[in-house]
Amino acid sequence: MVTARQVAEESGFSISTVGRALADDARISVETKAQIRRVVAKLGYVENIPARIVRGGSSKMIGLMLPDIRNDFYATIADALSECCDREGYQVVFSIANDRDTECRHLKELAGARVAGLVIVPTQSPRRETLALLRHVKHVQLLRKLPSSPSPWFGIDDEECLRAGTKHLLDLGHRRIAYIGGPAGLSTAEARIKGFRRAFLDADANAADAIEEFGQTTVKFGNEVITRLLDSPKPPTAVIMASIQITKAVLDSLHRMRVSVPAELSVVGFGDAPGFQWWGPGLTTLRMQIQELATTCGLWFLHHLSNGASGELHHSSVIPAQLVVRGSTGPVGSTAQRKITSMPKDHNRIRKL
Amino acid sequence: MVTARQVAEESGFSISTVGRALADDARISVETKAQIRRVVAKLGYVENIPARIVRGGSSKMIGLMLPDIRNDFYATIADALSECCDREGYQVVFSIANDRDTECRHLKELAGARVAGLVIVPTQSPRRETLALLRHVKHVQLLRKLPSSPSPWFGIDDEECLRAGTKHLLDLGHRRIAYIGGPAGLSTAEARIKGFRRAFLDADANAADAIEEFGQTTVKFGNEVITRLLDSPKPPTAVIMASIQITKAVLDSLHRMRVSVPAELSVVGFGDAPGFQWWGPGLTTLRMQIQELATTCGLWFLHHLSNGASGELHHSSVIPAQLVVRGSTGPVGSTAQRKITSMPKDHNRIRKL
DNA sequence: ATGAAAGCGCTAACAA
DNA sequence: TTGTTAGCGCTTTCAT
Repeated sequence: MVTARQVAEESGFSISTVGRALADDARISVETKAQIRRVVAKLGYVENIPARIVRGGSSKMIGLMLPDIRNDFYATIADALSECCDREGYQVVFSIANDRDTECRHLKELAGARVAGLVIVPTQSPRRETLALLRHVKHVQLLRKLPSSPSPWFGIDDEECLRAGTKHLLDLGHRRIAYIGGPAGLSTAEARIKGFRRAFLDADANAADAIEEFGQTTVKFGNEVITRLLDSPKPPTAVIMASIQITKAVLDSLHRMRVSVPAELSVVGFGDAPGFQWWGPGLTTLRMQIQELATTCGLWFLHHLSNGASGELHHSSVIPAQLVVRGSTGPVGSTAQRKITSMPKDHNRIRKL
Repeated sequence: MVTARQVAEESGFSISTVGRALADDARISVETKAQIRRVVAKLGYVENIPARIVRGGSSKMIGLMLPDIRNDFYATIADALSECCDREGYQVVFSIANDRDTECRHLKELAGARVAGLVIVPTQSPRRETLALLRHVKHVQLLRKLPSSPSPWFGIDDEECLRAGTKHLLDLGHRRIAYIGGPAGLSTAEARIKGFRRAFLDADANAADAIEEFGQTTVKFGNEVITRLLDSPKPPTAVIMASIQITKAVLDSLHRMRVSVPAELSVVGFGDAPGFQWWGPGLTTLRMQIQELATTCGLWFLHHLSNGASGELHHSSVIPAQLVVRGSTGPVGSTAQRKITSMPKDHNRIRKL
């Protein structure tokens, strides 16, 4: 590749003059700049960013660590964050890591590459080394929050979200309600199950009627658990999910098993991925403004990186959610009527939580 | 951040000994290595990759340029490629660029960062500068193919794909078939429309019955065009899409307009995004093995990068597609019967093209 | 088995 | 307005 030295030789100026011209330094005459720029174009010179970083310059690279890019949630985050970064002149280096070892390995690479900052959705219990590295890299946490780490955090109101969704079902008269969510132990899962239980308390409903299922956020687990629940002696009359992936898996299973919704089972989904509105009678679901979350996070973080504004390390920000009521939820035990009214609705009723 | 020099001072060895120990050089005694590694852990030393690159080392970073990460197609690619890279010890730097200016800007950054290689889905007509830069960066093209560039290409059999989908509709007796696809000019769009037309030729059908619509792969365009078509004096009896985004938009519109499928209209979709199987009577669609494509591409490319295997610059590879027949397509003009048989099917019939 | 020193491409302090 | 020079952190001869 062409170096500044070659540009200097070709143009007859010194290396530093070339450097300054490229940095648009005020001390270089307009004419010289033009001349150098011509040579640059001719030779196809491309700046060497690593060399600049070695000298102490900042890298303009933001690491983004996500558990799964095919999940609509995270794809939206990647998209919004990438847009932010682009506007501020940053690049996104991204890493898909769904287990602590991959996470650790990738983080080491990102730190080694001297990224300017890091946006991370941490795994359930990161390795010691990961935690140690994080203390040397400027970062924010997204969605999930490590109890051990005091770094800034941006997330959604998981507890309130599940509480409101569960309340919706309780209000319709359901009691045997099943919660199906990701692995217990994740900060998000903790908050969500808390919201689920809170709704039962608030409604003076018997907590013994509640069913709680935790597992991997995979299609396999979703299929397995919904089949088991429906086959049990006392199947739930309603189900609420606490993960996008699980929601997809459950919708798929219910569709294949031809379960009549909401006649046999009322369903509340998590997230509002494309297609949820046309599933069966339309899926009642918890919609998160994940794009706003990511944008808020990106703007705040990049601003802090650029302006070196330190100060408030304990920043945290929560985005509210909405309950989108479609056809998949109805009053308990009204089979006949439901079968008629469970047609796709033209306009979704949207409620702010 | 801690440097090798600091590790050297702390451990009492020289910088070069530290460097060699970290590289696991055979000449360093086991004991010295252990000692140095202890200091490394204690101080939290992290290798400085930019410094290594400046010295001429390779970067282990692969650039990935995609038009849209929220599109299931591209998310799948990002996922598969990221997995490949991870296994081979590479990182993915990614760029979302849907217009030639963003594309050019990002490519300049990636080249500046001295990425080891680049996987790119190029925009419709990249800028001169982009093309020039590409000649200095090792890369492969994915899906779309620039006529001007002789670089390796990995894609799907677009022509055959659309031909088979259209044939399916022609076989069912449809003649007024509408093709709705992305912007003409893209290599993929060219191939797809060619396949559409070929099917008409092969079936001795009157090409004048065919309707062709090109536009942006946006929800807006999809909504607009399907509404216009159905409102026209002679609406099509079937429609086939040539883009995932447009498929989603059209499905959404048809669902909202309560169009009876396949009684009023037969529908063939493009791609097989989550939710397509439970749309209406189940969507008949063209399924591409995009994951295999990306993996094939990744393995080939990384192998060539690592082993410096040059030779065949003109490599190109094509992945076939499948027609997944579900409930959204049926014989033309059989309204009454269709209304009964258009229930979700339990098992999809899958045909190899 | 280990150390000293050169140099990668760049920027910035110091000269002129 | 432009040139000279030092040095960022690392690897790699060459020397010991």
